Amino acid sequence: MANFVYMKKLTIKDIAKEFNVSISTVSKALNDSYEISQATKDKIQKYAKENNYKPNFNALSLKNRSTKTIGVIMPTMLNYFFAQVFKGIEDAANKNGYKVITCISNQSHNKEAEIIEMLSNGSIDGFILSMAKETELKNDFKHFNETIENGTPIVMFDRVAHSIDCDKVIADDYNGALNTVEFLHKKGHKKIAFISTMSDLQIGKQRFLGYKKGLENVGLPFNDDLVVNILEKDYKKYEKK
Amino acid sequence: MANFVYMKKLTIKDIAKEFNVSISTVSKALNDSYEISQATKDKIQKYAKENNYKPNFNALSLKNRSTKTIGVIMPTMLNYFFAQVFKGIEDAANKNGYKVITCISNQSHNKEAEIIEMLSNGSIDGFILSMAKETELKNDFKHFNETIENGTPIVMFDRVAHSIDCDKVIADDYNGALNTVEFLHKKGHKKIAFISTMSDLQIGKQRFLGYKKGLENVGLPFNDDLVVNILEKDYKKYEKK
DNA sequence: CTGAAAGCGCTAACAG
DNA sequence: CTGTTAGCGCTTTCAG
Repeated sequence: MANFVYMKKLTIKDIAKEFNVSISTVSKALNDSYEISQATKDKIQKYAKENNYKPNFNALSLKNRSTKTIGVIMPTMLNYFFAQVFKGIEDAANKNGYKVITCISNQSHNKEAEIIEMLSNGSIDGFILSMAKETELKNDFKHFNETIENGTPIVMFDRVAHSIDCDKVIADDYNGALNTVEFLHKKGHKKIAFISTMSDLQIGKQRFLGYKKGLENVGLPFNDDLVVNILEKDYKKYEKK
Repeated sequence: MANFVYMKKLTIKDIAKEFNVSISTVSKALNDSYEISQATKDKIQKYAKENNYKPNFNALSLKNRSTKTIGVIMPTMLNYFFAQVFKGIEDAANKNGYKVITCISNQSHNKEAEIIEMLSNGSIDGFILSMAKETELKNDFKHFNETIENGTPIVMFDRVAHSIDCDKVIADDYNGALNTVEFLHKKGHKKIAFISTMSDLQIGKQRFLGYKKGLENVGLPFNDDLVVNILEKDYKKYEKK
């Protein structure tokens, strides 16, 4: 194991001592305040840069009552869709000066609630999340409501709880499936199957309905043998490790 | 858009006011100090629980000089290996009371340096990271050294910089490939190919050497036609979006 | 058993 | 142009 000595990071106070000025002068100088002379600003900024000064994140968050970080809760990451969404969130967040704290619910309602609990202490400014499978199946959204009531905003995506009053970003699962069927039919296909790993979730149901409607629209018969639903237990087996 | 009013969270001060005691009494009561009478502790703890009090994360971090959060930098998440590692880290971190701030370098040296810069302000207690491809190719590890010198520990995994003095967790790429060849040969296979998307990285080179040594060990001829290296530019094409 | 005060690092009135 | 002070939420001596 490599060794680590606790190394105190440079603070505004240290800089103040260095130049025999007050800490507020340093603070203002670093923030380029008009109140400070150019000479003072120059030397202080130079010193700060050279010595790798960085304003302490926790002090700022405490003062500003804002952490500039977003809590992201994913049902899983072992799935291309969610990994892509994550990449998108992380990227957009960074571009806007936000960090991202990410947790995986692993489809568990309990874990999801725990995560929310853990982060609802001023660690983050708000949540972006997609519900755990179990949460949707149980229809238990208490933790979401409490969080929102306690002043932490939530944005849901993909697997959303429509009954919760918050912003949501969703795909048009119904028309997506419907259009796909029509597209395949136009390409000349006659036997179009429906395979799903989430027929128990709302998004799965919507896709199935869209699939059926699509068949109907193009005049193809619905055939039960062409519908494959991977069951919950098999799915779980797959999800684990 | 849903609306959000800024809602002040319950603080120790509010509780103190509620019971006409000092904030230090509340603090001690909540921490179950022996200095406080059972009666006082009971009523304060009850009130805190009922009103969903949570100690402010930033105040604690500031006071303790420790954030209980780890910065994780991944080259990509669109890759089963890294997604799995991430899951493992996140899980272990949570179990030990740590949060995880995750950023994606997207194989870019610049982005990697930026991320480190952004998080080296007291946001995290240390890093767990796997180098960006570009970083390894450039052999430019300044940012790692600076970070460690400034007192933020780094643990590297998989794609590590051996010259950096820090803890590392790596796979035995050389023997992994070697054993695989021997295993396949034992199974009766004669034409064993080597396909790699990272022949330019150390781990890729080690695997290749192991592959060759394995062939030698079992007495199979090395055949250049059985070696496929997906080139950097093709790889990049694949990595993007 | 309870409270006052200092301090973590920083900002922002307000004085001078 | 620079400094003093209070305060963000919390813990921790030190007094009482």
